Amino acid sequence: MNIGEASKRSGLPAKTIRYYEETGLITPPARAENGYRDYSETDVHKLRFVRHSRGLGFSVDECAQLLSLYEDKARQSADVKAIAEKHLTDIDAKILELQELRSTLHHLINNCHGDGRPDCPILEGLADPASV
Amino acid sequence: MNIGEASKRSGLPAKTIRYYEETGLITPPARAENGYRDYSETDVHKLRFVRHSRGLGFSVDECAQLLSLYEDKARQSADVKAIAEKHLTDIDAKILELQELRSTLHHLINNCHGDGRPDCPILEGLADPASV
DNA sequence: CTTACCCTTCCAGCAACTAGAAGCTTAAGC
DNA sequence: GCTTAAGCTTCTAGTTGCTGGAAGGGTAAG
Repeated sequence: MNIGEASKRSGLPAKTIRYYEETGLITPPARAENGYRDYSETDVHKLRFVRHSRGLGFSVDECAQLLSLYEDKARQSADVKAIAEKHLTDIDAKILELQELRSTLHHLINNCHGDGRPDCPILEGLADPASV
Repeated sequence: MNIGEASKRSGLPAKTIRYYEETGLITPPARAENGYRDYSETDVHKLRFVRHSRGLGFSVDECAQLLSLYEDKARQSADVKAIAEKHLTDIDAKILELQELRSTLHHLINNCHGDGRPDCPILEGLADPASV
């Protein structure tokens, strides 16, 4: 099937599929007589696998590792779990960071009357956090 | 003062300061006879302001807006508050997204025994989320 | 006078795409 | 058969926010 069809079935934009091929994340598909890329069902499965992995926030690099484990029928599930767990702690760290940030910002916003007057605790807080 | 000193006092790497100047976020400082950038106290204040704003996750574009409000003594605090509140909802959306993602991933990890056997619910879930 | 560090500019690269240009092929409608 | 639209190809360049390095000149201390 052409790239457009593979795109529809995998849920990845055609541009992205070409990009993944170019960067080596996925192996180049067959080519038809006219030079068009020709995808198999298996190719589409892998594209979908990558889409879901990316959707869960795995980096393209991590996706490559997961994909190679996916293809390796003799893999150890512990290897997969290790990657996933590392990613989980990354996510946790990001959530925590955002929550702290959110709380600081929320605090600043709460102190700002937000009217036509120029004095603004948000700007003061950004200029000198110790002052707020 | 030279850029190195401004860097120390503002907490921003010298490279970053030059970058901010190049992209127009901050106005170019004076130049000494030898061609070196020459920063005033006011410049450093603004750099610090930018550092704190970026630290709270405002985009460089938002920082430019905040900075111009910071410099505008006739500003309305409501304008500042609007930017900050928009940013807050952005942060909330990101947190929510990460939490959902975290929960999906956590679920997959929990179902994986993580041993030497090859069968792995994580990979199955990535291949076909409906299956898990 | 050397050494070490500071400053200057410019060029390249990171992640992960996305947009657009120029030029094929192919399918549909008349 | 012809036109037109859509889909495919490759290539380059832009996005965000820096960061690193090279090549070269300035400056202060021993």
